[in-house]
Amino acid sequence: MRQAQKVPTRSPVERRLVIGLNIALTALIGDEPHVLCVKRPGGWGLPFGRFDPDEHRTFELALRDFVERQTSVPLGYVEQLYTFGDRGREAPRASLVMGDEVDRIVSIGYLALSPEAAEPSLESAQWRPWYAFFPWEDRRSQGGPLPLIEERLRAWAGTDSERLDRLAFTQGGDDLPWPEERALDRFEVMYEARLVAEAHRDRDGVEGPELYGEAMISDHRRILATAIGRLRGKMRYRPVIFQVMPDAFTLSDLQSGIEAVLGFRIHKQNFRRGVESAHLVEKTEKTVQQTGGRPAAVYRAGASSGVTTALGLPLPRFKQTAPR
Amino acid sequence: MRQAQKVPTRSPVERRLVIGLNIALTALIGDEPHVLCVKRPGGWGLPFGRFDPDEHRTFELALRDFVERQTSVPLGYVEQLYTFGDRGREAPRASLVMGDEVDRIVSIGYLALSPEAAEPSLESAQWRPWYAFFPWEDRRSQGGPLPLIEERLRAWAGTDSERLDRLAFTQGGDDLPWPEERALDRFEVMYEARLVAEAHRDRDGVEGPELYGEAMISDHRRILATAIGRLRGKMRYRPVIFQVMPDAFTLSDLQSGIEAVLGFRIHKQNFRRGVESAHLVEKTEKTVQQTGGRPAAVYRAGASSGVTTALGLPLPRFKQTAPR
DNA sequence: GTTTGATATACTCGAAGTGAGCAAAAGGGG
DNA sequence: CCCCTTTTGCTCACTTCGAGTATATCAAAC
Repeated sequence: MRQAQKVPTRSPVERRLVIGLNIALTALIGDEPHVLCVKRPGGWGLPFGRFDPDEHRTFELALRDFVERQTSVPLGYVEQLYTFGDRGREAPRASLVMGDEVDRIVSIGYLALSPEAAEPSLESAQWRPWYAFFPWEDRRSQGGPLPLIEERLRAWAGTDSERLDRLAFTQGGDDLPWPEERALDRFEVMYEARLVAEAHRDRDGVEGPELYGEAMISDHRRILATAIGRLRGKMRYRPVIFQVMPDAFTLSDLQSGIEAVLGFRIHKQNFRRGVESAHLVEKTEKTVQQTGGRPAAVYRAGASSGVTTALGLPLPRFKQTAPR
Repeated sequence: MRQAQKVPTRSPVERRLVIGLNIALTALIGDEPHVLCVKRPGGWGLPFGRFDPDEHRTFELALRDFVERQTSVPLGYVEQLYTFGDRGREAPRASLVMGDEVDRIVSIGYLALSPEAAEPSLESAQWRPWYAFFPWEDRRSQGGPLPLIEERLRAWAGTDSERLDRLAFTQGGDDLPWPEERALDRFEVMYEARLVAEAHRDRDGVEGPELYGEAMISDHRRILATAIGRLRGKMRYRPVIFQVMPDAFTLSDLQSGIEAVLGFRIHKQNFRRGVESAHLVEKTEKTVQQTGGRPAAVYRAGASSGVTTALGLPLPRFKQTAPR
């Protein structure tokens, strides 16, 4: 009944809703995660398609359809991220340029993974490294560019306790670890601290003193940040890393792939111990030697059950046999 | 440029896109989590509103607007869950009933939390317990109804390794813990095993031998499952539990609130240790005694930084000082 | 007023997981 | 055969976590 009484009071000019599907298609090239980008008038953007309800039964089918048709890059693993629909922030430029009667665009972001960076058929499409857009997310070479940014963020926060909380949440520090999966939250903070070009583009034209990372059109950088964070987070409880790894790999390959996604280096021996105990890979008889050292055993992703846990506040897990 | 060439090939009859906002508003009543439901022709459903791009700048504003107007229950914490848009599964009945020229409905699900279960102004709105819809998610009283369901699920899986993997992922078992946050995945499994009424409603009218939990209209039960899982998961790394707790509470209150959400009981002494070390609450001077025993100290949520971690595969965390 | 019942609170102990490093193995190149 | 490099195996201290024992503090019963 509720629905019925909610007859929309439309404006005189019909303004249609348009659903856009945006995809952050990720693949590893060497030791660098890349995302498929498309050159647009305003700069780099993610592959984008309009969802046509008459043509497509599901979002995912629509997505696969138009990405494969446009770039001839096949999609493997696909996962929905978030739906962005705010006006005033998402693409205010476009709205203004096209006048007030423009369609309202709602964009649904997706993450997709591919084990290989297939050559796109469109020349405007191109693989670009993640960290060109998010230099602060790559901390593999020690501290990285963080010290400078951290200083600016501290200045932004001042003594505002809410802002300081957000910094602790997004940046870690003290005895808190670096929460690598909170890439979106970090981007939001960068946005509000006006350290990324989008913040100035969306509000006023005044450029800030120093801006970090390449901008993308509309809110595509937020979508990419969401994708990065989701992938990082998911790696901890699902073997998604194998969706971007080739069939055969050494443990060092696997490790550097994971490091590339996580954005920091990890302890080699402990990593191996973890991989062994997780039973997610199988050793083959082959060995290769890509470096100057001892040849490495070649592994492949194995069929197996998944290992799981996840904690934070010291909350226990249900262990079938309840405690007393 | 890409966008321009994608001029939609519309069907002769204009079929509009409609964005519906669905909300799973949760509050604790006693030791039971409840969700605000609305009685509809087809059964219980979640509060639902149509997003009007002319009227609302953001989804969240629209949501707050129509929920507060319709039920006069104020929204506190709000979080987007997922966008459902598949045809054929979501609401095939409605489509059939209304013919082929019906609008295409895309629904965005939201989770909202309230510290109190305010009386709704509409008489068709009502607070209903979570676990009426998901009896298998409540394992506080020992094993609960699981044994029966598990048997059916094993029968459904048979020897199909993919299905067995899904069971391990959703149900735990062996030495794997019960992954309480995967409520949606569990519901999907129940759906495919045809153990919930929606599965039969959506495909054919034949009712199964035994169905579990109350059905909801459309895909609302999936949205609620998503909400439950999200809240459970989020509790581990964010202090969201205080969004459903009153201002003042004892540690026992807090524990039973958490248990109610998690769906299982936890060790009391360890829980306190964890709460202490997390520094998320402050003890007041007051004490109360609601039971027959020793009076309990009254606490309140305190301002503080958040504790964080999260693991799965044995991956380490970035600790500022990189290992070698 | 002492006992009993009940719950809140404090502390202990062992198991398992994790971080960090030492050291041997297995190649290639002088 | 020695040196350099990377892979692989293993140890050890430390922290966290699960589970239990013990004590404190009240109300109500006797």
